Amino acid sequence: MTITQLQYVLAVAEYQNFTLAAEKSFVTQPTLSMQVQKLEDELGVLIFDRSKKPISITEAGKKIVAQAKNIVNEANRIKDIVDQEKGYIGGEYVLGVIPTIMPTLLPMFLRNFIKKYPKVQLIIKEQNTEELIRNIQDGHLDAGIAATPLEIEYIKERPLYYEPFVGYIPENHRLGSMDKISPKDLDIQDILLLQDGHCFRDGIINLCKSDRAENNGPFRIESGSFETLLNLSDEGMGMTLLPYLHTLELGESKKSNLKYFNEPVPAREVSLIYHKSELKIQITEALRDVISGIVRGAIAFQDVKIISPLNKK
Amino acid sequence: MTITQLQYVLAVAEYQNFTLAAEKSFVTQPTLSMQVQKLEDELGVLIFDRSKKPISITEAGKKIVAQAKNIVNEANRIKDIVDQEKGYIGGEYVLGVIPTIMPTLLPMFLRNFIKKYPKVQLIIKEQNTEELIRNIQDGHLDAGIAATPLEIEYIKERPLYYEPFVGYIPENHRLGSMDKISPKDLDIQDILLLQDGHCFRDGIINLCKSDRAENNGPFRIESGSFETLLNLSDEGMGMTLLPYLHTLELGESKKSNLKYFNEPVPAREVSLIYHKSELKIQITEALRDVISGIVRGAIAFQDVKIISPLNKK
DNA sequence: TAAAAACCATCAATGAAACTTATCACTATT
DNA sequence: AATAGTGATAAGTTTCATTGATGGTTTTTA
Repeated sequence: MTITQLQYVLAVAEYQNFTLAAEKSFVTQPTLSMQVQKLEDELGVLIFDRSKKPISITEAGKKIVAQAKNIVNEANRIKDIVDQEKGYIGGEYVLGVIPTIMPTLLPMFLRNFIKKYPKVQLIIKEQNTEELIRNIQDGHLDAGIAATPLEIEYIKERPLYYEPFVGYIPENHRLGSMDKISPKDLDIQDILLLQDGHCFRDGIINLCKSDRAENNGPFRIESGSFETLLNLSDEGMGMTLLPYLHTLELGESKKSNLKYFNEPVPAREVSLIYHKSELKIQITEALRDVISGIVRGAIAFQDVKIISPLNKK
Repeated sequence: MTITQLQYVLAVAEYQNFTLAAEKSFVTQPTLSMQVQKLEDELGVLIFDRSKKPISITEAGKKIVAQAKNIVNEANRIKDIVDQEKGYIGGEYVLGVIPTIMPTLLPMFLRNFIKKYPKVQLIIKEQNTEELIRNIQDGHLDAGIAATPLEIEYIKERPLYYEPFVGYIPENHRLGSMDKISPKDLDIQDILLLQDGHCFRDGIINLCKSDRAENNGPFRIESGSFETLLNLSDEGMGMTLLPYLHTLELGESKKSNLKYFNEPVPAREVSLIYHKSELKIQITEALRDVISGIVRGAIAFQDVKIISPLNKK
């Protein structure tokens, strides 16, 4: 049994296809086939059932694949250990960020990070929380930035900051006359929400849930971007909620419609999440340092009392 | 990096000697040397410092060795997984047993075990608790049987049974007239103990400690076997304590000197201990089943109330 | 239903790499 | 200073991963 064989098995398990797996492993198909066979011979079990297309994984195969992931991860960690020993921080690092954080947070830290750690090639992908989790578990992402707590198996969470919710309320809205608002003022039926799959939506639903039961109002408009929501709101379709960092970029006319919450302010916890095997932990720590530093230095909301609605569905 | 290379590194780390490590790995010394060098080249660090004899492990090397142990263990586990999937229980299994349990427990379960699992080649070694722990952590033992709780890192404990202590008190002893005895009657100064290193000794010292402070009496005789202790006791040198299973094998004349404890009876917890990586867990479970079955069926002390003095020094 | 495409296994050839024997260089011991 | 012990190096051999070509199935397409 070799680590290479295990990697081939993982590739086949992932792509469900020997030819494609071979390509992704940068070898020819016979090479990969033979090595997988050899491992199967050595272990005395079939890992894949090739009798039908697409191929399937046998029961024994599933367990072997799970263990192979362990081994390959642990093996990769050796290079990390050496890098850490040498104080070297570099290499490729793939980071996933959820859409509602991406546009505001990324510009704040990216420049600083690549300046401070020029040897790290940061690759950033926008993904929703579900994709993020799956890809971290698979090892396709080195880390992710998402709203927490998630409390998912194999995933560690390190909070970066707490980002308050801010109300966006047009003048003619029933709450338009208030100076500040509270969660109990909210009615899920007249809040414009991001479409399904955005965890920011779930956070708001939970926030309202604590007061009254959710039900379907007479109409419902959902969008994928805050910009649309704001414009709909201006048209009198209801209020909406924004994460604090998004409010910083609004024009003056829109800013005047912002209504802040009374303390304790509802907020979302934003964390760096990564596989508990802590692969490339030095870079992860470096990233956390940079982001925490930026947030501490540049943002004024760190002193307010917050409440954090659980992020679960 | 290959698993073989990691195994070579582990062998060198263990024997602190390339030549010996090569022998134990069943390859020639140049083979092992070159493979270790190759890994060092690939990682870009020296794992061993060969400039002085005996060779030493570098700082980076220590971490690499620790991680290599992980990887090799996890890799070995793959075969376990397959065996388990096939329902196969077999192969070599090395069990360590502490001296005060060895002579009584072994004959009780050994015959049953090898009959029930003929494909397992059981190798049994008598070792004290400290050796047991070290060897389990190193992977030189698949499991051990010892008095617990130990609560050692990386080691799991599965209690097998609770074995009461029984007093052996010659007729002319100050406690000779009593029908049953209690821990509070004990005086550490007139109890004959096994020599240092036997955990049964530590258990008794702890038992007595709870009542009065330990100090050195006017004389002290320590032996490595209960037989010596019993004979010394007959000579009027003091009383002693035996684990229950040992009392079953005494001759009638000695049996008459046994004094049982009032309930709750002091007892030692005897457990199967093994590495938390659960290598060969099927065999470990099989062993536990057999021993538990034997103990449940054949021994009469399972109903009495017991107290378990902590086993720590 | 027949033809084409997709896909995995097999084969023979090749080149890399793991391994061996023989030997050298260095260290520690006597 | 001599000797035994120990690891590195060199050259040759064997093993084995890899490749390109090909053949047999299964699935998809026409």
